Amino acid sequence: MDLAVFDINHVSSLAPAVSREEASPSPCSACKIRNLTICAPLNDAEQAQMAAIVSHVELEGGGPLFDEGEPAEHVYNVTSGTLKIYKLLPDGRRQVTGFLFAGDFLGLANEDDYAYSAEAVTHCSLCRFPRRKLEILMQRFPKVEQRLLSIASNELAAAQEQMLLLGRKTAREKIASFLLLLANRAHQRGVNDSPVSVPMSRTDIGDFLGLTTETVSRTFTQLKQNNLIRLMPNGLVELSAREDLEDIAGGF
Amino acid sequence: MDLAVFDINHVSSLAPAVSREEASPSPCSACKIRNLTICAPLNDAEQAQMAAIVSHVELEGGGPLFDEGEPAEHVYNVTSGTLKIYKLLPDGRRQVTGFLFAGDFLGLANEDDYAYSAEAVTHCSLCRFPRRKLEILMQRFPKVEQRLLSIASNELAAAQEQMLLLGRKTAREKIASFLLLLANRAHQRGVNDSPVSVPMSRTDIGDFLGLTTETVSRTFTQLKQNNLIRLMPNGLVELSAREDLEDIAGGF
DNA sequence: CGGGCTCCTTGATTTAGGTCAATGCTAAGC
DNA sequence: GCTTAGCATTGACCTAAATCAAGGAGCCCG
Repeated sequence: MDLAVFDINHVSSLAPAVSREEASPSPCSACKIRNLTICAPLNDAEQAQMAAIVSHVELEGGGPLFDEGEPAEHVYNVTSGTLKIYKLLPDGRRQVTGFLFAGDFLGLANEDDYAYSAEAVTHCSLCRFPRRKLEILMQRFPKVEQRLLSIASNELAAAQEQMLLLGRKTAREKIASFLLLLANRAHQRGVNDSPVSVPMSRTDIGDFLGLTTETVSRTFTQLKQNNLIRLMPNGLVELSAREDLEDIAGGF
Repeated sequence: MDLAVFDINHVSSLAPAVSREEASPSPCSACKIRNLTICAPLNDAEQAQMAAIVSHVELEGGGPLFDEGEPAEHVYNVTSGTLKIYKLLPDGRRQVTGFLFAGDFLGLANEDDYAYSAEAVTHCSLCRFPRRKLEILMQRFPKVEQRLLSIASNELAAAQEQMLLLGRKTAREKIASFLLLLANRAHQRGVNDSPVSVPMSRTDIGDFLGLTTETVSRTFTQLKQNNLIRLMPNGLVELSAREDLEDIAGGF
């Protein structure tokens, strides 16, 4: 299991994330996932003002975006790829508190510092907003603030669902819930959900579900043997019996 | 363990929560915990407009406030007492996702229905706002919306901390974290935190921490025998060695 | 094309916490 | 003051998942 100090080394040993200011003819107007982001409620003119403060970030798989405890100077919208956010205990035990996909927002922090670390799972692109500037824009566009509140409410509900999973579900129930979660999220953003793409490692899944790698692997095997799922190459998983999985997951 | 169906019976077998519209000279101006609530950022005139839509609710210990899945027509501010919010699995397994104290806000729901049930632990008083009317007021007072976003951000950070606890901490670490959490919350609202008041049952604590009643009880006994805490009458617990508890809790 | 990665799977064994079962303790009601 | 009813505690035992330990499968790189 990684220690916090290794993560810090990891950060410093990698090149900084690529970043450049956007050119003037806003590429946001061509943004395919705009309706999923915080920009959704804005008209073209308003959107141009957002574009003026945005910059673009690319991360390779495994690349760190920020670490828990760092000053929270930016917020982000994921435009493509998968990220994980996680917290560490002093001895290195890890809890992944979420996976993020295209359209997802991250960096919300009431305090001055990030409450969690964020790292790319696959190659990722993100829109980056300086927090200060976004706050000023939000005063001009209350719609964005409303949107953010709505996003936060959704995340809060998701967090409570995850607490139920972590505190009260068995390994089998956790894995079934996880696969359905991925499928639902894929469906939401109009991506193929059968087979569903599972880009993260067994270790990441375990750290998300409060299990070990071994238990995740065994449980996948068990579901496969029950003909509930089919494990395919490239991290694709076919949910062969979604109804049954939903029963196992316990209403999720 | 209670079944969902019993909870429903429970609701219908009890008298409805007491409720009355406030008299005109707003009692809010005398509200001792106003600086903790969503009313905090308002001046007297603005506050009077809030008072116009508020009503007051009292619950006895054990009394239900609302159930998961009910239409979310109101939001609440706790003015005194302790509540718990929880989610249930179809077979009755329960996860308490939070305890609420004076100043805390509840009822935030992006969807139309509550995502969790809420029930009084001790005798409680709450301010109740019709969601629709509050939304209209929020458009007039963006400060309230900002306050709500700030509250939601805090809750999100707390939820992630709780996921870390549920997914990765041992029973001993969970109990230590829980006691420190209660002490910190008590301190925040200016209440005695040594000894700290622990008004909820062992079962509620277990359902919050992902443990059984027996394990909670055994772990309390163990901490007591290590002279880290002292169990006193009336649900009071003295944290005799806070530093050591903090070490055990793992940075919380 | 072979060696060294990393990640995944599988097996054997251990253990923390769950389950089952009494027994105590306090408070309320009669 | 006795009885009942809910907690809380404690003990004995069990089990789901963790830990420890090999292998296997794909992949990059020399």
